Amino acid sequence: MTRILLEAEALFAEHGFDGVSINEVACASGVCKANVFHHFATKQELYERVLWQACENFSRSFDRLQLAETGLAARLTALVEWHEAFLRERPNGTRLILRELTGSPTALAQSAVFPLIRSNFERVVALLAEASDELREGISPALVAKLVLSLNLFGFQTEQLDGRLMTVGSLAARPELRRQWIDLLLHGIQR
Amino acid sequence: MTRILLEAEALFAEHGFDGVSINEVACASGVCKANVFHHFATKQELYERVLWQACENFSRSFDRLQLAETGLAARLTALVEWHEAFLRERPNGTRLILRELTGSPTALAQSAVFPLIRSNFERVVALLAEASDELREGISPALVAKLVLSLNLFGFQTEQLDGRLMTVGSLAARPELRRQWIDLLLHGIQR
DNA sequence: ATCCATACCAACCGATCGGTCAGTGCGATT
DNA sequence: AATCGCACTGACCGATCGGTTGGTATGGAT
Repeated sequence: MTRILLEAEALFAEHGFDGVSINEVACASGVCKANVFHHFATKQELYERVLWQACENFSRSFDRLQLAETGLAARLTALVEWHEAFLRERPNGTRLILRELTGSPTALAQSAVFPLIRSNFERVVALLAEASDELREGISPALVAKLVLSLNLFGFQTEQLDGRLMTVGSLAARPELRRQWIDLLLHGIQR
Repeated sequence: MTRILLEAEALFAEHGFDGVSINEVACASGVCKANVFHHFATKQELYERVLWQACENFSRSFDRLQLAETGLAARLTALVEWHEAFLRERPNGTRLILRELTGSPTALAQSAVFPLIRSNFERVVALLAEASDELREGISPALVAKLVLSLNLFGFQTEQLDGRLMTVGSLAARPELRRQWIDLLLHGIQR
């Protein structure tokens, strides 16, 4: 069953809900189709379980993010580095969530996993809020959290494209690029 | 035929390539299935035509962006406002491109529309490069272009989510939020 | 030894998929 | 008047879809 969930995550991440048949999931997991339906009543149920798992992984990994330093710059850098590492560690779950974001706009906001997403976002905001005295007037921790997560996620999403756009202007490679926008953000938000 | 392309764009944007059947496209366009295959040899060909059109729309709309003011702040603000307006004007094409970004990573980078995307990105970089003397050391126009497009696109993508996350921290509403990060970016990039 | 829940499977169901084909109606060309 | 190209259609094809059914293998509790 764990095997089925694992293979389903990879396949759904790659091809989307409609692009994957239960039979494909079954074959990839080394079982037959009927067996998948024994563990999950419908295709939709399997999909939601996979999605739920992906959200939980974010929360569990965030638990392991401990930071000794308390300054804004250190907090923000550590956050971005952790998030980046998480995205690389769980590319399938990440792409699954990104897929869901692109899907019908209201679907995710009203789905069962939304409270999890909301809770995850709250935790990130709280982490930045502890150094909010270093923020310029009018810059809220929530804004900074949104920008950081957005840039990292969208950067992950367009990674392949960036590789072929590097010759335009002088767009840096990914790790250097990240260092650049962290530096830029810090200049922009500190008082 | 224009009708078919239009309805196909809306349906593909909403449900993705695998989530739409040719029959659905045909019914939405008021013709029969075989007629769709008369105009487009395969489902894939129809999809690529729709995608191509979406990229061209970006270029055509960018043509209409004229800016009298030459300062960096004015350029960047005008660029963001134009891009935002474009996204709202062509939500289906936008979601189609975003979908493609989330799909198999290399597919878009190697597809026929990539040169168009590349050219569009180059034009945005060029627009910012004309005020590059106002940029801080180590900040390239390409970096700024990437950040601006990323934040606007990802903001569009997560618009529905933001609405339900506003109660977290003090995340502002969309227009105000945009003003905030434009201001933040300007603080971060100007010397 | 019996019982029972669970994991698993081959075969099957009606519906729908992408795509084909033979043919119809029609305006422009000759 | 005959012909041609083109938009268009209903009927059809084999394959595959999500899901069901009836049944087997297994292992632990009684």
